[in-house]
Amino acid sequence: MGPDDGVERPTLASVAALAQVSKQTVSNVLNAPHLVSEATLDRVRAVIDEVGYRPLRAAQQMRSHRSQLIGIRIDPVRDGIGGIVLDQFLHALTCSAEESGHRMVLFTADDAAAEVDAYDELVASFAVDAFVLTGTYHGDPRTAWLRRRRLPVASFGRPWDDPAGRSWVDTDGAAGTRAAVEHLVAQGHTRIAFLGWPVGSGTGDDRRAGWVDAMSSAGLPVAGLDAGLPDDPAVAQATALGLLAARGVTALVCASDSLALGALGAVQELGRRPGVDVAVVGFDDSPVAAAIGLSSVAQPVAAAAAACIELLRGQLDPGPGPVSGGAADEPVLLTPRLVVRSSSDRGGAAVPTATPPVLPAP
Amino acid sequence: MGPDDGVERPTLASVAALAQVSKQTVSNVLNAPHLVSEATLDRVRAVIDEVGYRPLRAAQQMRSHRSQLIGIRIDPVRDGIGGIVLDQFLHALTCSAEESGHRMVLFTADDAAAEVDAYDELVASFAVDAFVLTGTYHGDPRTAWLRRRRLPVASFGRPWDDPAGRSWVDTDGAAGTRAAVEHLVAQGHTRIAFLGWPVGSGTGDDRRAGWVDAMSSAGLPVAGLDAGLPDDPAVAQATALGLLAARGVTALVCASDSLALGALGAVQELGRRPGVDVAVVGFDDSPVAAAIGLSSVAQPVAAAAAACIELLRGQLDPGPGPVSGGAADEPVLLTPRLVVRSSSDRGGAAVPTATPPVLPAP
DNA sequence: CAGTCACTTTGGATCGGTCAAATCGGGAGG
DNA sequence: CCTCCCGATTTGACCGATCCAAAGTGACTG
Repeated sequence: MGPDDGVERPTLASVAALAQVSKQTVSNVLNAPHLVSEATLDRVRAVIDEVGYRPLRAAQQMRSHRSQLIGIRIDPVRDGIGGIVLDQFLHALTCSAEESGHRMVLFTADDAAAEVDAYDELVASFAVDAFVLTGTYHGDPRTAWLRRRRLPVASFGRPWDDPAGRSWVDTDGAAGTRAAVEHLVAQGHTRIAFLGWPVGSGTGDDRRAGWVDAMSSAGLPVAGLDAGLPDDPAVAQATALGLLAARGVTALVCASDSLALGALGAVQELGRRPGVDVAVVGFDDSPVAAAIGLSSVAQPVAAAAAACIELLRGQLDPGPGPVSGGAADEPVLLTPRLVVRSSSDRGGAAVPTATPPVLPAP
Repeated sequence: MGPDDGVERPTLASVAALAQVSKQTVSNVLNAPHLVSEATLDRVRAVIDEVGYRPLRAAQQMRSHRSQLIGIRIDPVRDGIGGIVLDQFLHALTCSAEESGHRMVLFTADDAAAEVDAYDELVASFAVDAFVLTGTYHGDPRTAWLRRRRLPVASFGRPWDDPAGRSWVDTDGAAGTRAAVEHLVAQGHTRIAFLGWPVGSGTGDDRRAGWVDAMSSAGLPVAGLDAGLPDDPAVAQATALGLLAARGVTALVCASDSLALGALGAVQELGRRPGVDVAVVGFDDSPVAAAIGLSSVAQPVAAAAAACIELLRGQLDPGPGPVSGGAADEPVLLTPRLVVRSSSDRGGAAVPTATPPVLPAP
């Protein structure tokens, strides 16, 4: 019903003409309202609403050299189950970015070198204002390169070997595994093993440290209960089998849901009841965890995304305005939340809650 | 080492000056090389390489009204396991888009109405060139709106109730379930049930049709073997339990991996061996399927993404040039691939292949 | 009544490309 | 010999916003 097809896109000039003011005044209405009197403010705004005027980002970018776009690499290989976290993160980022008038642009790269090339390309054509990094690791060349170029960056994951980097957000993995151990101790477990990744990955070592820490706080031994594996359920199942059968283990804290899935497989293979005889806790709270009733440590993904955007805004905006919340240019370490499900709850069922069968008519 | 900081960004004009030609010629070198003589082509290109010139996207967009950006909505709620398909699709899209010099921009929307608003916003201000739609459904208002605006669109998923729409790519779900049934028949099964969604979703009905089709081709009965459920493992488990216990079912074809996961739970609850006593096949080949040895129908995600981009290019480019592959402006229906794993393989193991345990030193 | 000042509003230049039309030398055709 | 045409290149306007400087209001002062 609206007269909205075929008509020319409204421009600053057309709005100005309709409101009988100059282009600059319309621009001020949008970017510096305090410079405009109430009367004209109202009049111009009315016209803007009526014609549905929206400034053209490209034209703004021409002069301001700001695209309002934030780049993020989307990985070629997702590590299966764990990849879902990045997925949720991506969505949360998009939401947070929209709140400050930004949008996320995707790009790909096969390796770190290619990623740096992509940065170059994106920056040179002024396609993006800033970057969000994920999956930082030891020896990561990306942060250094970006800092040298003085580009606004926020990383989800600590820049492990670049302590100078201050623009990051991460989940306190140690706090997560600590919470898992404390929960298991409260359930009466004393032989609690850790199924993690090989030593050397920042994230993995962080999660392991929480387990070690909580175990010693509880006066429990860790010797021989610590495994470092690739993130593969099959390998995890074999290892868990050994731990359960030969080491008297009754509970497993895992560095990922993939590993936990394997651990659960071992529990079933041995005919023990998950949650009752043997408890398993995963990490990342992937949809699989929810589906099979696996307890898991959930990363506060939305908060992490919001914090990333906040960090970027701090670097993009010029003014040190003491306005918002407070000092926002510091690293952010978020505490994850343990989601307890049947796989580690002696009071609960070992399998998902039974629901009345819905059989088709014969 | 490189002289790459502090220096002014090269522009068309600066390149032109260095190469001793006009701006327009440099522009032609990049956008219409056939108009330029070999000699100057080489000379200008040399300068471009030397100074590392890259055109400013915003400036190009200004006159050409082309942003080289393609918008795609990223869903607020991912339906858990199934969401991974969109995730892979997104990556594949990004790759394909880059090949033709485009980039993917994300946006969010809580519902279809909000999504249409988002289109409006993106088209008006960011001048996104095109959109990719996912998750089309009956009564979907999006395609109609976009067509009214004559915006280039490609949808992954058929526009179920808009037969006029010709710009879509989809997986032949019926072919997928048909393959699953044929595989199960070859394994000697005769009581093959279908665990799907309630009638009314285009995708779900498509997958159901393949099962019905293949069953009747094989001369097998379908009466009482067809269930329509929400996409929830717990519900699926309860229903599967009934089908297995009371209807003599020995194999289940599922419309999703979530449902299949529930079905596997039922198999285990009854103490039957998955793959040997009861076969289960899922749909979408999510990472979970790979992790737990679930047979599943894999969508050709990368091909779908490439086809979407191809469709968009057809709508974006002006010329009907009979160059590439062939008629590319037709809908594309891709045949999925059945990935057989232990959950439906009587010759294989019922659990993931055993690997030598890697126990930590005591 | 002129002079200052704060507050609004305006005009024109400018960002870095692309578009459309004009220019220019050099054969082919009459 | 002149015209016509064609490929190669140049010219100048233009896209739609922002930036800067300057000009137009009143009110308030000395």
